[in-house]
Amino acid sequence: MIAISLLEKYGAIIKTFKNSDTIFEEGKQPTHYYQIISGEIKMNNYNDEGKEFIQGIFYENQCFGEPPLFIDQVYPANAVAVIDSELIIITKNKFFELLENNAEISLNIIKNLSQRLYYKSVMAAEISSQDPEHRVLRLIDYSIAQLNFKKEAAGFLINLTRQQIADLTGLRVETVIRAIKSLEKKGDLKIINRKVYR
Amino acid sequence: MIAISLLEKYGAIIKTFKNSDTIFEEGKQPTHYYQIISGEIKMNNYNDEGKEFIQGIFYENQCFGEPPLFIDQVYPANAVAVIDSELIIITKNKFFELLENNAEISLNIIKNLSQRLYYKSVMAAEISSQDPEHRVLRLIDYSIAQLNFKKEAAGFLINLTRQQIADLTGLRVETVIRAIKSLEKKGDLKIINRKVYR
DNA sequence: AGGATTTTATGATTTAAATCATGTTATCAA
DNA sequence: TTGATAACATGATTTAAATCATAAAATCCT
Repeated sequence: MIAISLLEKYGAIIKTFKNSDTIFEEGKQPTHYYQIISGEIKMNNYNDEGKEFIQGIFYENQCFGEPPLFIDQVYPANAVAVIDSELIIITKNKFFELLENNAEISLNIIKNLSQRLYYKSVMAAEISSQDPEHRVLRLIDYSIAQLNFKKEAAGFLINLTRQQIADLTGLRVETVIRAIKSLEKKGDLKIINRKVYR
Repeated sequence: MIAISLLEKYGAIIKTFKNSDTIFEEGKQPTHYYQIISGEIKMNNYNDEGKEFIQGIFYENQCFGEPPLFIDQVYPANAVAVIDSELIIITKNKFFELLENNAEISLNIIKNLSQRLYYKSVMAAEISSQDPEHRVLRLIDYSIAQLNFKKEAAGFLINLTRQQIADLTGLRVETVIRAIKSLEKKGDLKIINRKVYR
């Protein structure tokens, strides 16, 4: 999202995280700007019963966790590495300095926040008021549009486990499995040795 | 959000909408920036069965509907006046011109989008994975923190109908009524001639 | 002022998804 | 290579919220 060379001018450092390492925790004060060089990061919450909800999954060149930085609030969710990942990070102060000196970056940030707000709006309506099959299909379609899924002969390979789809849509994994089966029967997607294609 | 005098410099005009008038519709291309001078605007969706979901309710001095403007997408929801309202609007082109010439506005927009993204994140986790009472209480608390609810002797007056709370949380109105009753019994809020206080 | 509509309210019934149980297959780590 | 763990799978049962029905109170409208 922000050029690595520019970040480095402002003292950015590169940090590596192993699979399932925590980058920051819900309720903590934000101190840095984070951008992914390589890997995969999820933001999540756990409810009172320990059920996970995934706010979003982020991939290379994407940033995450900035909103609380701008509005001086604590993190609304945790950030956890899904696979081994390399992040470039700079301190809050340096980040704001960078912004002030590079006016054109602001528009990028606005666009990025707008994109994420758009996703949340669409998914909020879906999650709250549609049947499971519809929710799963909409998440899949949205993920294809936004994320870097590979197009193969059978269609786009949906690079999400059923558990992840469950946690992204607020459903239970058994419900997702049954919904995906049913969607396959209807011809809305394909299952080839357990992998989902659309 | 943006000073009215500044908007007027860029050719803003004032438009009035009556209760339940539509400002724009889901799926349509955005053409203007909208800011509320007075009144109350909701953004909503309807699912396949006609059930309403309210994305958010906006009050005076707030803007709404900008994200699609920035990312060149169609509106993800409708905007409808909840009461008679007065809006100040400028065209997309003039709006971007204003932004270019007034760099300090960008940070305001970033903060505003961040705030809304924060709300969506919190509510997404709530809606997807908590019991109705928790969802209702969290919406009420969030609304107190964000909106201009009046503090009275009995507490903050929650200026939302039970139907609106249902549409904001994805619940049914009967469920909200029962949840509010139950929350009152537990002492989490007060009901004084049908009005809810917290 | 009076009729229509919206909001709040409550009880009975249905239903879809969660939960529980259990097993197979695939993937990961030592 | 194997033992452990994660992912996928399926059937049976439970349960909480939706749905249905009905009505009183408040508010809106002309």
